[in-house]
Amino acid sequence: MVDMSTKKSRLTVADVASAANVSKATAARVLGGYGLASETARKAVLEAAERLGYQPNDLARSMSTGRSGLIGVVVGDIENAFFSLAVRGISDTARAAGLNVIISNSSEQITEEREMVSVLLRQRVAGLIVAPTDARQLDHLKSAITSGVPVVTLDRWSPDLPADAVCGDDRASAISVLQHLQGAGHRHVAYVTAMTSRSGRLAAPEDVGISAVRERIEGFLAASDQAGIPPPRQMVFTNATDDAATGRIVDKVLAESPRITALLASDSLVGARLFRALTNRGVRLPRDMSLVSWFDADWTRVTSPQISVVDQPTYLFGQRAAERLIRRLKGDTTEPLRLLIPTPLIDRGTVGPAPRCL
Amino acid sequence: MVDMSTKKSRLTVADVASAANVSKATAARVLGGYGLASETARKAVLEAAERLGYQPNDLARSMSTGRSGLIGVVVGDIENAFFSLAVRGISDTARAAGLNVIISNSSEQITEEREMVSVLLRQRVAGLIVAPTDARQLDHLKSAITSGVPVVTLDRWSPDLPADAVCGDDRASAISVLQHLQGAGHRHVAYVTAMTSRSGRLAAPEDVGISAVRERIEGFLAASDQAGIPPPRQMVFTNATDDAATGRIVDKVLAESPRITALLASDSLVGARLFRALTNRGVRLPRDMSLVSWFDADWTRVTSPQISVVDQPTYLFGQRAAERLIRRLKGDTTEPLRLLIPTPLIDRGTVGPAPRCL
DNA sequence: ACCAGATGTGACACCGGTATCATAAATAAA
DNA sequence: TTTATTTATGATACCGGTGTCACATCTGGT
Repeated sequence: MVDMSTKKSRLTVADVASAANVSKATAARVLGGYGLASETARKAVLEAAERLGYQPNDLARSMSTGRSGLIGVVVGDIENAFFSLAVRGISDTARAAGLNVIISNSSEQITEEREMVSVLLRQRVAGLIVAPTDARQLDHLKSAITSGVPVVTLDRWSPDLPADAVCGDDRASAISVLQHLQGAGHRHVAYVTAMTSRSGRLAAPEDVGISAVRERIEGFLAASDQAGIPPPRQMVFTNATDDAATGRIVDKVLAESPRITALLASDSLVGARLFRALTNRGVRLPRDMSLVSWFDADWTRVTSPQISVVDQPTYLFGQRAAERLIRRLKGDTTEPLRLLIPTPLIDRGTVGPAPRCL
Repeated sequence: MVDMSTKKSRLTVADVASAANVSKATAARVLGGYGLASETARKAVLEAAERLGYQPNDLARSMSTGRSGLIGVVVGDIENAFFSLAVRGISDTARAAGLNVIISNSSEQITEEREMVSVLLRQRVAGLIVAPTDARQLDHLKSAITSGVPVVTLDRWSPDLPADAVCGDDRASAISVLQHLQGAGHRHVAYVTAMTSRSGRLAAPEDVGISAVRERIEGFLAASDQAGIPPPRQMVFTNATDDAATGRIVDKVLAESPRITALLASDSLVGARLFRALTNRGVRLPRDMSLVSWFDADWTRVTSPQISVVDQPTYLFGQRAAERLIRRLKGDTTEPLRLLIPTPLIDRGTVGPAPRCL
């Protein structure tokens, strides 16, 4: 906490009131836009406020009304275009409803997420929009809800949490991606994510805290099952957090047997890293390897070939999430709603026929 | 069924105090971490607070102390990686100092910027970090400063504003870019920006509100002058706000005579649009046209050839800006400082020798 | 044992608004 | 004209913390 400024006491309603020769109550009514006031009083007060340069103190207002015009947002990483676009959707919608937005990063770590939620609750935000980093640790969100602060989860979801959720249809899109790949002859597909884990590999979807990723993996298993392909084991590569680590993953992928013929990138950052690692190693897309990335980032249309993507309209995610939250703030107490937003596959140029296995 | 209608009277220090059998004042001292308290009292209060699940109200705290733990940030567009990276730098630094961050978008429009600044001041933010959209309209920032709220400008700067500034060294980097291009034989270079203007073309740097862009143009003029090249007229193309508009600009550029042989993109979004428009039209980089983009976005290393860029380390911009602001909040009243951060040219693959003019 | 200084504690005013209520003035109804 | 209603206004108690101050209690020095 830091000293706010010089002790220069800002103007208050009382100052305006005395300048306008009315009581504090009357000035407050005029300036706050509530209650009654005669035309003469109104004019006098507004004139005085204008002349003195009065600016209301929203802190004080929030204090006495009990409602704050703030909503809190906790995302994994604003730096990621996925989230910054969603945040833009949230901000635009919130602002239109007269709400301000405080944004925090969890860095996809549960301890930071807890901390940020706690800070936001202390700021008495009216509601929260959170992309929970671990679907198995939601107690902080639950207690927010029980203490009366509505929560909307973004991109992620849990049946345990009585909150609205706005998500992509991850299971369905995963299935359609895998079916599309299977149609092109791919039988061994790996999923690469920046999620961290000890071993660098994951087999069971239960081990995945981010629900969106878990659902995709479940989708793959379902699609494999349907196609009569033995469920792939340890098909998830984790820790693709930078170019170096992603390079090592690509090396492992290329050494795998039976040969992996297609890669799925969990988000556009991972997608870009994979693309760079593959092209650096002389792997040609899509001849030697197919690639599909989640999120239609800007860069996916400057490569040649252009990247095939699962298009997640996250601005819309943000809009919808803010809209749900605003409904709740207006008193809607109906059952929590899970809003599934379609995320269609846009097959540009990086899905080709599977190379023949040896 | 959850009863949402319960009046959510949150816990207060008074509640904790009575549960711990001490006075409100003592409980407040313990919980607020100020003043004196005996070990027994402290333990009783903390135990009671823990048991009841007390959470302090930062609004009330800010109200009575006069200091708020919030800083306001106004950027052109969080969606733009340039700013989202800077915002991350700001957030990380601010958080480490116990400050929270409210982020707003101005959409590079002065009316919105004014509105956002006003909203933030009403929230009684302790300080502001702003990327002012028009160096000629700064009255709202000036009045913030005179009313005691310190301001740091980000990426932009004006001699009229008594505020710290953290900027790239736009003039110098523009000169070095142009000299580099001149060394490769380029004499006719166009600058393309998403800034909007009526005519679509600009000649005079005075017409440019965004100081960073103005300084670059001044740098070009200086570099041209130095090289004995007649100062280019109307070398700035505006309104490159989307792919369609950028395509039209590229058409105009290609029709220009004498032939324009190099393009400069004002930011990475414009850069991506130019790249797409050029490759769509079959223009080969760098054989037919050279391209340099400001900001080293992720996508600049997935194209072939990779894009030559002016590297603006905006995370650092954000960090430095937050650090300056925190110093001010701690009471530093020395002269405003303008911090210039080097933005070196990274010449990857899109600068080639100028094609011979006909 | 006695007083100085340090330590602990509670009562209460304050921050800048909002909201309630009683009263005063203006208007309508009887 | 009198009473009932509406409209306008000011006094004042909040909201949930902080911070001042007076008083009480506990040291310790001589």
